[in-house]
This record gives sequence, structure tokens and C-alpha cells, in this order.
Amino acid sequence: MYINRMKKTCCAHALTPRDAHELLALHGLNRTEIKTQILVQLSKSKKPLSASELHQKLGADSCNISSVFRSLTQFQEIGLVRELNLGEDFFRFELVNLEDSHHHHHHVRCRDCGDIKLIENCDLSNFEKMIAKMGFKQTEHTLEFTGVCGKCN
Amino acid sequence: MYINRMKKTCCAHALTPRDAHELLALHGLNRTEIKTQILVQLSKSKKPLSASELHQKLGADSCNISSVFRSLTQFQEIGLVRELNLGEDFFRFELVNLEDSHHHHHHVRCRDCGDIKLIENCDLSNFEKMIAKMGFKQTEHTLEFTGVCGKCN
DNA sequence: AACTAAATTGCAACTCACTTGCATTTATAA
DNA sequence: TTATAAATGCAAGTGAGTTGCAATTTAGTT
Repeated sequence: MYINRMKKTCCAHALTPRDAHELLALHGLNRTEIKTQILVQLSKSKKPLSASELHQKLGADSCNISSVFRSLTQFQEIGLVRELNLGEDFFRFELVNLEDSHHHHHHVRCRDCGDIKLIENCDLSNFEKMIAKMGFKQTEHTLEFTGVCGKCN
Repeated sequence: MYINRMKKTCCAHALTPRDAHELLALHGLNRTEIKTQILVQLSKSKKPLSASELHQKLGADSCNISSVFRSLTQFQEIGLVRELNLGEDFFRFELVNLEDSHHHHHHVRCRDCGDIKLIENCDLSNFEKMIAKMGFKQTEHTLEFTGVCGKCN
């Protein structure tokens, strides 16, 4: 299985264009340069990227940003990509961990320099229990931090 | 102190127009009908309100929504109001607890019917410690849940 | 290689939350 | 009452994200 061959990064997998092609084929999507590059760039990035940052990385002139948004929407629908709100006025996107799609992490964003760090462990079981008692199912959460980082202090 | 006279609701205080006037005066703001009503409506509401919902409650024709946004911005600046992102494509606003401005709660929003419930307890000390070790200060967080509520299951 | 249907794209126009500049009105304090 | 600052309405602007449509590209089939 191709997933096992992939190199690991902090968050998920570093995808080669070939890997991206396999993923696209697996989900019945055409392998276009835009879709391939979005997956590759997201996998290479240490922090989640905005649509506009992705558009830059693909070469702003090489494609239209509406195609970037459309691809990101598709990737979310098939569970390949997750949309994050880090307290900015736009969304960021990250690859879902393909070996464990439930695994996710949180972020601290510096309110000064904008730098983003990952926080790996996530235990909210006391919250989850309480919400289950309130009758909610299929619960999801977003937990994001901001602060002033060491450099900016 | 007027704060002690105020009736308590689930989240903060039910403000009379008179209370609102005191608060405005205390912060050097003019006591206009718009500002007064925003505070009163926020204090009466069991769930955080969007700018547009507030505008409706004030009577959509009675004022311009830009004035609602401007007032909300001022209220945030002086720490009277907090802006929340509940995973919608707009912000909601709630009154800050005046007796304990650090006190806050979280929310579960039903992805089906949009209903919003409060979650009172908030212990994220293990996260806070980790982030402090990473060099971040003045840390803040947002933690919001979505799910499918009992009625919609 | 040629052909077809479905998927993808670019483009331009649009939506929607929110902001801003400016002229006018209102509140407050002297 | 009057001067000054604050607040407001209005209209235009921003910026992220969406959408309709026509043109292009992909992929599967002959």
C-alpha cells in the first residue's frame, strides 16, 4: 500500500507528485497539475496554508484562485484536507493524516509575527463526555490558541 | 456598586437600559439608543448574537448595520463584549462577565438546526502549560464544538 | 489514434460580512 | 446656549469565497 511508502513529516506525509496522482485516482479525480500541486504543497508545508498562499506557491499567474478553492472544497469532501480557523479572517488548510484520519492537532499562532506552531496532544475527554450527556452526537471541535511568542516578547 | 444589583442570567447580567447607561458613562461613551439597546439585547439573549441578529432586534430600519458593527468594535476594545467564532461564516458577540472578565465558557452548535448550548467548565491547564513552555505569553484560546443535537438525531 | 462524456478550468460577475470616508446629527460638558 | 467630541447614516469599498457558463483537458472506449 502506497501510504506505507511515504516519508513522514511532523504532521502527515510528504507527497511526491506520483503519490498525489495515486491519491487523486483513488478518489476518482482527474490528475491535473493544480490538484497535484495543491496536495504536494500542503504536504511539504510545516504550517497550514491559506488558499491565497497556495495560489502563490502554484504560481499566481499559472492558475485562477477559484480553481484552488474548488479543489480544496473537493479535497475536504473526500476527507483529504481539513479547513482550519486560526483566528484570522480567512481559512487555512492542512492535509488529513491518512493513516489515522481522526488524528488532529491544534495550533498556537503568535498575534505579533503570525508564526504558527503545532500542539500535538489533544485530550478533551472531559468536554466530550459532558457534550455526549447533553444529547449531542458526531461531535467535532476546534481548539486554537493565540499568544505572543518567545521572539516577540 | 451597580454590578451587585444586577439580576444574574445563565451567562452574565440582565441589564436594564439604566444599567447600560451607567456602563456607557463609565467608559466615556455617549448613551445613545443604539449602544444602550445593543447591551440590553446581548444581556437578555441566552446565546451569542451576530451583528445581523442584533440589527434585527434593534429594528432593522431604525439604524444602519454599520453602526452596530462600530459599537460592537468599541465594546470589544473596552472589554465589555467578546467576539466568538462558532464555525459559521460570521462572528457572534456576547457580554463579558463583568465580575470576572476572565471567566468564559464554550459552546456546542448543532450542525443541523443551529441551536447553541453553553458549556460552562473549562479546564485546559495541560494545554496552557505546554504552550507556556514553548515561550508563548498572554495566551488566549478558542474552543468550540459542533455536533448533532438530541432533537436532530 | 480518434471519439465521447465527464471533469476541470478561466473568467467575470456576484455574495456577504465587515470596513471606511465623509457630511450630518446628537450627546455632553462648560 | 454653545462649542467640541462622539455617533450616525449613507454609499462606496474590501476581501474571502462562490457561481454560471463557455472553453479546455482528462480518461475511458473503440
